[in-house]
This record gives sequence, structure tokens and C-alpha cells, in this order.
Amino acid sequence: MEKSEEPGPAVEKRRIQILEATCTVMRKQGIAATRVGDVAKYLGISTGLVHYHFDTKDELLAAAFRHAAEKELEALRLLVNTDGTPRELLDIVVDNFFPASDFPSWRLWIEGWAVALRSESFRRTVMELDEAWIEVLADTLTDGVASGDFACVNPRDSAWRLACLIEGLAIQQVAHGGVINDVETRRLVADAVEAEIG
Amino acid sequence: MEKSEEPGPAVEKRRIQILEATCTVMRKQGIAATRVGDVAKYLGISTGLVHYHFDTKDELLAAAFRHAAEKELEALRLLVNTDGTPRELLDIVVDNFFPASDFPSWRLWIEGWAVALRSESFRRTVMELDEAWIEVLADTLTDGVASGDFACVNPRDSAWRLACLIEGLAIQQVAHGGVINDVETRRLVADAVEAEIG
DNA sequence: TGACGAACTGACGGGTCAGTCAGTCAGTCG
DNA sequence: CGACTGACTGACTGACCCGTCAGTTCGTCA
Repeated sequence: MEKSEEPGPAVEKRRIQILEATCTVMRKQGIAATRVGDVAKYLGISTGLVHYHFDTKDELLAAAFRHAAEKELEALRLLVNTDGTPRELLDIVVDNFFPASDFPSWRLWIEGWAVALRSESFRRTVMELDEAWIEVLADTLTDGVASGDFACVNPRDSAWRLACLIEGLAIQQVAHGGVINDVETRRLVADAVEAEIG
Repeated sequence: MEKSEEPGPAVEKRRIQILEATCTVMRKQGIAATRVGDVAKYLGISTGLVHYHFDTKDELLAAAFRHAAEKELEALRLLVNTDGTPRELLDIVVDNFFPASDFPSWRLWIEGWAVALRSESFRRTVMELDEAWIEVLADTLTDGVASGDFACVNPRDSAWRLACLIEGLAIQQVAHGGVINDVETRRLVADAVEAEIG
């Protein structure tokens, strides 16, 4: 009971190894085209072993997506958790979610939203993580308002608008393959930021 | 030569019938889960007949998506092509692309963006149609600026920002299953519209 | 040392599904 | 009327791929 309940460090290590391999394959081939066999081949292990650690393919994909998203969120929080003026911190947050930077792997997210339409586990993950990073943005704006640097009427509303704007632009740029270029995107976001905090 | 080149009306009718059946199935099951057999069964015809009109499944799905998107765009253009103050026309455009209304079938579009990441034909369709409806919005804003009703610094920029904002909100609302509710979404968009034209 | 179980293998069953093809049938043209 | 064609059928195939399972290896503990 007491020992078999929590898996040993070796098992956990293997689990994470499989999760990260799955992420790599998902990024390369897309979520829909990721086969259990591809993940196994990537690691040089058997498909049986993958199923030893994850009951179904769906469970594997959902866990891998969550793993990747949580790591990215953690990295963002670390970045924001430094000293700096509210304006500097805001620029860091916006820059890191800019479509051009691949920080939130936009291709993966775009597919994630689509999968979330049909898969409950994906929906939960996508929802939680998406909301969490909007929260980071909202906190940054709120801090700026408190210190008098920003003049948002409603920081939370501003955060939602900026986040959704960036997501929409990411789609235009990533999925459409550059209808609008990097410079234009940057200007559009910059202007929106000024309008929100100015 | 002269006769066999362009298909007869009967063939064209069947083609469109299959395209619209495919749309119906895609909406219900999602693009990824749409089988040739499902489309055939829906119409009570054989799978062979579907392949008689469309060489491959990919071609069928891409054609069906384009068919649906073009019909929606045409409907929007018709709506905007009426008399009314710039403000009234703008409200019509925004309202019709509002996440809550299912006018641009958001679920289908979200999947479309994901498929576009891997399929060239989807990418082209999604890009063209997405741009076309932003163009409608941009034209509406430009007209309003010309008549002195709106005060956009740059109507095209405003159109892109509003369009991307709405797309982003649609994802939050449709894919996430209502993290933010209808009222909130409406307020966020309304405020953004005021900020752009005010 | 020998028993035991956890980690792991790889072959295989079973189901799914896109696309093919031989053949049917109705309409048309000479 | 008879040859011909284009729309259509439905059974079939070949490929793919998930998940299973009998069996192997190896470290650990009594």
C-alpha cells in the first residue's frame, strides 16, 4: 500500500521521458498525426512500454500537452518574477507571447483548441492553462495601475482583450503562414497596449 | 471536347449535394472525425459514388470547407450591402461575427485553422476567406471614417485588431466552453469598438 | 540462492477506413 | 433496336494502428 501507491523515481523519470518525447513528436507531426508507435520509435522502446505507463493514446496526448503547457507557464512566471518597472514587466509578458516568438508553441495551441472541442481532458487543460496566462497578464496590469504607471479603467478587461488579440494575431500569422508580417503584428499589438494603458 | 469539358447540371447538383452533406457531417462530428462512409450514409449513396465525384477524402473536405465558408461570406456581404448609417452597418458586421451567434461556424473555423497547419489546400482557403471578412470589416470602418462618423487613425489596423480580438474571444468561449460568458464578451467587444472608432 | 515482482519486449489480434473495381442500369444517339 | 456512355453500387483489399498478452530480463529481498 504505502510503497506501491507512489511510483518510484525511476518510473516517474520514464513517464516524463515519454511525455517529452510525445511533445516532440506532436510538435513535428501535429497532435492528430501522432502515433503511439512514433513515440516509441523516437525513444527506441517498444509500444508496449508506452502503454505500460499510459493506458490509452488519448490519455498520453492529453498528459503530454498539459506537461508542455505547464512548463511554459512556469517559465513565464519565472520571467515575470523579477525586478523591473511595471512597463518593463508588461513588455516581457507581451513579448514572450508574441506570435513571432515560439514561446507558447502556437502551432500546438491552435491544434489544442481544436482537439478541445471534442475531448474533455484537453478542454480542461486548455482552459486552465489559457486562463492562467491571462491571469499573469492581468496581474501585471493591476500592479501597474496600483503603482500609477498604467491607467486602465479595468485591468482584467484589458488583459482579456490583449490576450485575445494576441491569440487572434497568432492564428493569422502561424496558421495562415504570414498574411501579415512580423512588423505589422508588432505595431498592432503595441498600439493596442498603448490604448489599454495610456 | 466541348461537351465533356464542363460537367452537366445533374453532375454539378450531385457535387453540391455531397459538399453540403459533408459540411453537415463535419459540423456534427468535426473535420478530423468525418469519414467518407459517413457522408455516403447521410445521403443514402455508396462510398464509391463519393469517390466518383471527389478523388480523395482530403479534396472532399477542403472543397466542403471552402463551400461553407464562401456561402457565409456571401451572406455577410449581402447583409452589409443595405442602407444604414456607418454605425448601424458596423454593428451588423460585429454582431454577425460575434462568438455567440453561430454565423461563422466557429467550431468549424477553429478546426480549420488547425488543419491548415498541415494541409496546403486548407491553408489557402482559410487564408483567403479569413482575409475577405476582415476586408468587409475594414471597408465598413473606412466608409465611416470618410463620412466623418468614425475617428479611426488607421481603419485597416482597427479592422485587424477587432477581427483578431473577436477570433480570440471566440476560442475562449467556444473551445473552452464558456470561461467567460456572453455578457462579458459583448462588453469587451463593445468597449474595443468604442476605443477604435471613438 | 531462489523467489518474486516491476519494467520491458515484440508479435499479434481485431477493428477501421480510404480507395478500387467489376459489374448494373438507365438514358441517349445513330 | 442495338451500341454506347456516364452515373452509380457494394463488396473487397490493403494498409494502418491501437491495445493486449505471453514471455524475458533484472534488481531486490528473504
